[in-house]
Amino acid sequence: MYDIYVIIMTTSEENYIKVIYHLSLVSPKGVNTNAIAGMIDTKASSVTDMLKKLSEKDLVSYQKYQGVTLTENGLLCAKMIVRKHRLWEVFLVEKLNFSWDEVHEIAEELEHIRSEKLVDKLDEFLGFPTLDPHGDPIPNANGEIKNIDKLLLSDAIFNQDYICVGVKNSSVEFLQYLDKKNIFLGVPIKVISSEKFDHSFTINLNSETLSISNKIAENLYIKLR
Amino acid sequence: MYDIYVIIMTTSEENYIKVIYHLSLVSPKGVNTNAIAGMIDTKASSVTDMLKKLSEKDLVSYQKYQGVTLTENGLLCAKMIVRKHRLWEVFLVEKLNFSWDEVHEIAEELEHIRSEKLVDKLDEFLGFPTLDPHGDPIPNANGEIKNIDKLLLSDAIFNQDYICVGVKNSSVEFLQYLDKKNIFLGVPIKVISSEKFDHSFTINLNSETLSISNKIAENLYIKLR
DNA sequence: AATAATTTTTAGACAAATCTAAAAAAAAGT
DNA sequence: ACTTTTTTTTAGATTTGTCTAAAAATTATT
Repeated sequence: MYDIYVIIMTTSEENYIKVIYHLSLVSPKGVNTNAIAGMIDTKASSVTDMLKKLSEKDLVSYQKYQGVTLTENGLLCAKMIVRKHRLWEVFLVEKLNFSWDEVHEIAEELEHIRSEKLVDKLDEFLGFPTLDPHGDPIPNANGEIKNIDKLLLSDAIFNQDYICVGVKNSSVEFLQYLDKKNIFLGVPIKVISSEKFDHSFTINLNSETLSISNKIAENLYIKLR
Repeated sequence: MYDIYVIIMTTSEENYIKVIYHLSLVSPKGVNTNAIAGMIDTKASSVTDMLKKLSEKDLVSYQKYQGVTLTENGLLCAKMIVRKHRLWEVFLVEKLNFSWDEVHEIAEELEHIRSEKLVDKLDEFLGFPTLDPHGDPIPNANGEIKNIDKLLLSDAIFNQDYICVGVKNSSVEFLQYLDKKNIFLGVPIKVISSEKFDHSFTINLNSETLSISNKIAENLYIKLR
């Protein structure tokens, strides 16, 4: 029932597949070698080497100089890695009481643990969560993802009632900034106004008024309440 | 507070240190190259190479042809790996409902996850267990191990009241045999007799009579009730 | 104690994943 | 359309952990 048709991948291969997946959400027509190198902290030449290898394993379709896309196999692998990453993040926050800025790094390691049965049992143990601690959707065992309607705070309509539902950037620095400002998932937000000069915003957070920079606004997801 | 003085080790180095630890419990005066090779499923020449590397990192003391022992550093590292392995096994059995024959292989991967904070939080989440699902002791955060008084069933005194407290061998085959015969940790055992010819034993298990081979008896730990 | 057998080490090679530096292709600018 | 710049690929080297085969050291046997 388990672990029969699993393609054996190295940790390094999995990291490439995962990064290509995330980048192809933004550039679905093909991901650049340099973009991958930037995300993995490696050189473009190393990326080229790995793309050839992944292509031979039918995980990506790759033509020299033309960028890369995931194959059906590659896409499923990517989703399984993302699934594991996000389920472990839920575990770390919900069960072990880690804060949301501490879990990404640990999940980067846990996502490579191979047992499919482990993932599914973890999923069950956590009550089949659909969102991770940063508001990102968790693929189910078939790789299906339930996307919720969300928009960036920078695209909000003034004086509408929203709630915060996610972060686009999960860096420790950003998450700790949000903690400091008392911004967390589920908090009610209303955008009052924006500055023409620097595109900063004045918002109501739980009825308290707060000023946030454009960069913050472009990394916070909200949805209508 | 965390992860400051941690020696960075590769997964491969950790596996060697762990194996040397387990072997030195049996041969404390020095572990043979071949014995290590046998446990890791590698060649003696590879072991020699790794021993030099571990020696340079002051994790083992190694002199050509003389076998190897763990240094103080190496011993602590080994205990931390064993601690992680056994805590994850408890997690898998207690929280995710794995059976005791399924957890070793998965824990072999989980034991290499690097965060010290994760281990300590996991320990707390599990209620600071002292024994793993096979009855083996779990080192605490300082590496201290509480050994319980136990003996092999093959060394039992006839007609004494014992309970089963552990297994010497954690292979899937052995554990599944025990399941089949309804032998589990905590079950009451009384040894009735043994055969001169093959050193097999007749035992009372929860008042049912059962015959077990010498090999089984030499891999089951019991203690006085 | 000398020889045989076993164990361990050395020497040299290889695969995976990376790097640097140079070449080739594509994209951008004039 | 032709340069220039940027991106990508190739070629060759490096590191880690492994291997095989041969040499050296140790242990066992007669």
